[in-house]
Amino acid sequence: MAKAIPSRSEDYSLWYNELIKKAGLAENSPVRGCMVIKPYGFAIWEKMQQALDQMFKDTGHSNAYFPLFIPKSFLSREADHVEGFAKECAVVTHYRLKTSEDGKGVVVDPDAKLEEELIVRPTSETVIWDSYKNWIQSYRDLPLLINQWANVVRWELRTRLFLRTTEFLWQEGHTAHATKQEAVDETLQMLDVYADFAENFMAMPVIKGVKTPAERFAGAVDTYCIEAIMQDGKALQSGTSHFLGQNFAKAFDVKFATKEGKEEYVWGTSWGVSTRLMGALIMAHSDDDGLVLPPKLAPIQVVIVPIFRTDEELKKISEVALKMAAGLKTKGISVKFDNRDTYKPGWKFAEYELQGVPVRVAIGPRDLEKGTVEIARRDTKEKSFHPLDSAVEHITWLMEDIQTNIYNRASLFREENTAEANTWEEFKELVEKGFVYAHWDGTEETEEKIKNETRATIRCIPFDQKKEEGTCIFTGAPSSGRVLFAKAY
RNA sequence: CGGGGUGUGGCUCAGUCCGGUUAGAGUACCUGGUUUGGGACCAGGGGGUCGCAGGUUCGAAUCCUGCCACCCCGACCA
Repeated sequence: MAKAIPSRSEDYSLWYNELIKKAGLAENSPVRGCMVIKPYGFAIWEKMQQALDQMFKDTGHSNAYFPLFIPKSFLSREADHVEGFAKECAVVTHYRLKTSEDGKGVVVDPDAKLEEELIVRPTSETVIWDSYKNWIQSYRDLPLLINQWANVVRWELRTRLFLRTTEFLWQEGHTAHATKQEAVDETLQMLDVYADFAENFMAMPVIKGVKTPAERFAGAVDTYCIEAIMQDGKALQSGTSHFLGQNFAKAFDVKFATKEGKEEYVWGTSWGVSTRLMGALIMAHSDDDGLVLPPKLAPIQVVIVPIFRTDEELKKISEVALKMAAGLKTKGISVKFDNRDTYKPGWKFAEYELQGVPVRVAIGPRDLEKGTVEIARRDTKEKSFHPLDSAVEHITWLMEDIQTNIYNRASLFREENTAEANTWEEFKELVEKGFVYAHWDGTEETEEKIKNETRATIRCIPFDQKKEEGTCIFTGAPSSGRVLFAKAY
């Protein structure tokens, strides 16, 4: 069989890009850095959205929608925030075009200049906190637990499909609380929601931790994250949750009356995951034959491919296939019966493997005679024959087993590519391969120097940090625990 | 903004150094036939401003000048 995509081991970036294109997930747009998400890619994103949205609602949050445009002045209300985002903002300066002098095409009408420029949101804290000022008067209005599904724009210099695009889709939660403790609890709760989603839906193990000040969100007091390892040993920040303290409340003057009648600033959080999770999903599980999807996020969980020469054969196979499909649907499993006669079975096999469909069922004349079906699982590529009457039961079990298996496989990979470094030489070597736990003296200066020399960064200070006395890998200064280093996307 | 590279049917590219019939291949597409249990085969067919502009020449995808676009490596990445 001709390889549809390059090998992972030869050139990981090339493999990644080709896989996305061949599997029909996305492609580049005419505008540099932007991305067209194709129907199949979007179907996977929708599965993610549905699962996450339910989890947000289960934890008491409501969806709302805030505007795409933010007045320029809003951004500068919080000093750290504007500094963090100023360099990557798209700015709207005019509201009208007119026919050009030479009659060919259109030009910006200089008479239609905006009094105040508008920023295309890089994140929505400012515009949302401006609303919160009016929504919150009393402790009775708290907590305010809002999420929005939206697009944002960040004009990055260098982009990669799904991982870093100029425009991307995400959800951003923004909450306001009466007490610091409640806000901290919310921040950590949402980090747990993300970790739960990554592990139980995406089948991707993650490390929870807190960012160092250098990696902190612009405007936050503390930034928490989940970090996952990709198959090339690099880390991908897969979700973040920020404790904002009273920074935005003060910047946007959001105060409330306490039970005791005192006036106080509210405490805030914000948290988000984006279409970057699509990149994580691809790089966590896929192989040289294409995507490998966890059953819980597969738009098509089972595909049935008939093998036939004549219309009569197809008719007989269809009876069996449709009955099986109905049986699977009653178990809540999504099925596609691909009875197209315009593509051959071998072509379909390769195509569905590329798309990562977890289970493939093939039914041909031989099966009809023997009363069997061929069942192939995507994760291990194992094929086996099963009696027709027990096939649905077996596939139902496979949904669970594949989900578990790819999680275990990813965990094992992370284990094998995680190490502790105790000397600088050891560190430099190990950090080329994967996650490295090492001692750090706690200074931003050292962090920066390590980054400059190795391109590795501190991904987080893990919650389950190994507490032990040691010396900084770079300076030899004393340290009380190991932090997680890796090269990152 | 630095360093490197590439622009030739939808896609991947050869041809450019050393100018010379009507610009090629693979793949994809269309038609017909044989096929159909791992991306089929045979035959025929359609599809090209050779990135753009200018120049040199009897003659330019090829040489010269200028411009544009895209990709990779870095800077950037809350």
